[in-house]
Amino acid sequence: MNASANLSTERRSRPRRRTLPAEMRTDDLMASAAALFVAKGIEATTIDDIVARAGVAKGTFYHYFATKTDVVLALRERFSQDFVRSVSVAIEACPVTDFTARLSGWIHGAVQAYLANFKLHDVVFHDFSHSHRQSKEKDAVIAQLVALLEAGQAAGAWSLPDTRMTALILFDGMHGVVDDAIARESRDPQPLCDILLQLFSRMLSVDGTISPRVSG
Amino acid sequence: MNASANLSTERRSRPRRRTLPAEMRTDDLMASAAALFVAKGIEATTIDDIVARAGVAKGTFYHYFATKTDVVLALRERFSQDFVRSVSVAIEACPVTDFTARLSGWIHGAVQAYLANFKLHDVVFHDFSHSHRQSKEKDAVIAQLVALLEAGQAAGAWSLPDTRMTALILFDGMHGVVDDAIARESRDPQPLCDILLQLFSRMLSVDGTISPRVSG
Amino acid sequence: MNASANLSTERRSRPRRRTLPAEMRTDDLMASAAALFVAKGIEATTIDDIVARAGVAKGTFYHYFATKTDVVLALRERFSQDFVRSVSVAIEACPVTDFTARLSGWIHGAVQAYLANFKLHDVVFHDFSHSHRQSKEKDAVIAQLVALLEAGQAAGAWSLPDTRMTALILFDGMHGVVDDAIARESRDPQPLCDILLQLFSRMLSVDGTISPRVSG
Amino acid sequence: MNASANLSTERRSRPRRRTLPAEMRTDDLMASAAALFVAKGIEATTIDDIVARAGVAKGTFYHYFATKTDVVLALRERFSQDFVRSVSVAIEACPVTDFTARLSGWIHGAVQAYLANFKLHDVVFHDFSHSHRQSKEKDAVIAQLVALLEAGQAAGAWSLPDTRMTALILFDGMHGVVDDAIARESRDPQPLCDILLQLFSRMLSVDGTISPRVSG
DNA sequence: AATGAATGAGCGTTCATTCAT
DNA sequence: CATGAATGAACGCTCATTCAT
Repeated sequence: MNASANLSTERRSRPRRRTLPAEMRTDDLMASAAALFVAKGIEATTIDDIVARAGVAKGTFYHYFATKTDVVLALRERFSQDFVRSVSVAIEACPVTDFTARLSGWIHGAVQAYLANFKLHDVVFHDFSHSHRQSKEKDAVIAQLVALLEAGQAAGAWSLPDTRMTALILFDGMHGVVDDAIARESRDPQPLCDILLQLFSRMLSVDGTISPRVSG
Repeated sequence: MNASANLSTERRSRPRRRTLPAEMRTDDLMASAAALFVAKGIEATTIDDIVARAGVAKGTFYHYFATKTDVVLALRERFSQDFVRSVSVAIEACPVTDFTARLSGWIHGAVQAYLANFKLHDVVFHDFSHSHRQSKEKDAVIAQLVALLEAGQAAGAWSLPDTRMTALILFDGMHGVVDDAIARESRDPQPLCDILLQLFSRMLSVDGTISPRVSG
Repeated sequence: MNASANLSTERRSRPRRRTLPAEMRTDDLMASAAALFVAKGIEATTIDDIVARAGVAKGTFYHYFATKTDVVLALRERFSQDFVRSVSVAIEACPVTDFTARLSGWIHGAVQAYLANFKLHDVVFHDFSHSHRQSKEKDAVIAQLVALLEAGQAAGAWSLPDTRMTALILFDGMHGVVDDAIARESRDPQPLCDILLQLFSRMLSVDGTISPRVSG
Repeated sequence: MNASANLSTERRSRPRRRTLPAEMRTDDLMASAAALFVAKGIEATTIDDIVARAGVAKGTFYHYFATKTDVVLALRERFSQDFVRSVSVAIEACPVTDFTARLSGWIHGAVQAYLANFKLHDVVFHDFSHSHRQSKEKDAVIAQLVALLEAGQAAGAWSLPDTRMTALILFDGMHGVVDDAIARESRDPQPLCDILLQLFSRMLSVDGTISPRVSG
């Protein structure tokens, strides 16, 4: 990039134009982007950074993503899908009729999934744009939780004035608690999950129901 | 060195060098910035925009703020102070011994303060490369709430495994619910407050306590 | 995102995106920069000036040079290389054993090379925050001269207490004299060279040696 | 400079408007400027820096100097006057008729004066503007040296084809040698002076004259 | 598909200088 | 004399995007 072109006429460092399956290229680019976004923030990450890390030329990026924003969106969507899937697995591992267990499953699944990827979550959901409210990604997560709550309510385990609002409180409350734990650098999820389960159980229970005893 | 070709036909909007008390200038600039941040986002707002709206020269901005980031920080701090103050007033309007009332006071105060300024809050707390986790602004808000919870616990009204975590759930839960309401464009705080009070009361109460009846 | 309101009546001076060999672009940009530096000084020359003169876009400049300083450095290095090469040619044109001739060759070569490009030299070596002391460019020039002096000394033609110091006196003395001549606008190198040869010969000679007669 | 004006209505940190003799103010400002120029370079030193260091307000600077350039010029002139005066003292300390001694006096005086202030010299004569050639400051120094050379020539001690050119070689040669010594961090002036005296004596001497023996 | 040279609008920040008080 | 708030032109540099090859 300086005035130093000493390789003059002879071979230029082999541009190696290697065609790859589209999906792989996409994954490579998203992985590069994610790593850099986490490390430096979205704003501070340039397309040059991304392609350099992925080992491709600038133009290649624009073959797969129309704009920089598109990668962020793709990353965001993938994050949500992964999150929902993880949580789903955790819930389904519990007996269909034991709603305390299923709530506990949700809590464990959600806390762990979030704890595992909070850095990417942060950068992809906060650093960018100003519309964290109307996000279809969050909606998927909430919908999943609403389904759980309504099943519990239908089975008579819980009694809720508004399942959506309750779901929002659970989700954002969980977020806040885990964020705080991260900020204090205590990454052990167990105590978090225990207390969350205790408080959430009270909130969901029909009045007078005994709240579960805590393991720790 | 600049009074050269300025003798055009029309009156150039006289530079009007009007010295103002520092605090006033600061307020003007912060108000301009806030309005523009809300309207277009921080990134999209240029210093030129801000000073044009405030009716001063660019240099004047830098007389009061070292960087663009500084205005954001100042706005953020002011927002938190105002928030804490509003909520405090709402709580203190309730009998010292009636903790359900005081909780209700907190909910109403917080929901209203947030609803009144959520646009500025959004832009100033989310738009910007800002790890929402370790913010001293949020800490002030949480501390206030923790104080309320501990008073209630000391008085035997509530029983909590962890007041800080509970405070975080209350605060972030409230946030999530109000955000959702804003997204659905239903701005009436009353139903929100009612349901929040009901759910939160359950969560705080010692087991078996009767939760309050809801007004709406 | 910019092909919006461009459909005006006239042809906009078509952006003419002409890809060129890197070395050519570099040369163009350096030539533009040199001309402008000489004409207005480095400080006063803007990147916009340079690219306008070179007929490329601003970004193109930064494609080849990381900062404005980089062009200055590149120009400086190239100047020194050219200087050393010119002087080398002038010296080698003289008999290997005739050291008075070779000294004269150095003087003529140096004076002419400097006279031919002193404006660029000035601007590139003085205008800029540049400690003229520790420059590797000057070192190359001095090294060349030291080699000449040591050859002469080995051959018994000269007797010197310190070849490096002597070289510095020759080089800086030559500089001062030519600078002065330039300031007085007398550009004829011959009288300068004659007197320099006479004075320098005395300085280099073993005591008692007859100094050469001067041509002019 | 931030949004923190807590000293509100009460006393503002006493602006202490202290009138001083003009010359003193000038000296203070020049001293501040010199220190900062040496430390950070002229370009990088702002008027704000200078007045802050001098403990006065910005406007005060412009009472005493019309522009920033003016301080540089004033500093430059003062440097030259001091230089000429120092060298003059060193020369006059030697017998009027012993021209080798007087030359030695010039060398010692010049080397020491330069060594003592080279940092200020650098910054004030090199970092700025592009006309080191036509400087009346250098002329004063050269004139002094020419006077010495002509006296010596008139007395038959030296034989010179051109006293001005010789003076330039002596002065710039001395500069180059001292610069080099500074770059090598050897600050002992004695060896420098010895060799300079030896080489310069040869150059000045009528052919065949015995050059002085060196002390070290 | 892949490349990477070229584009150019745009922005934050600086700072010498002015002038009302 | 002295102050310091106010000015605003100027500039280096960035980087998402385009497109000829």
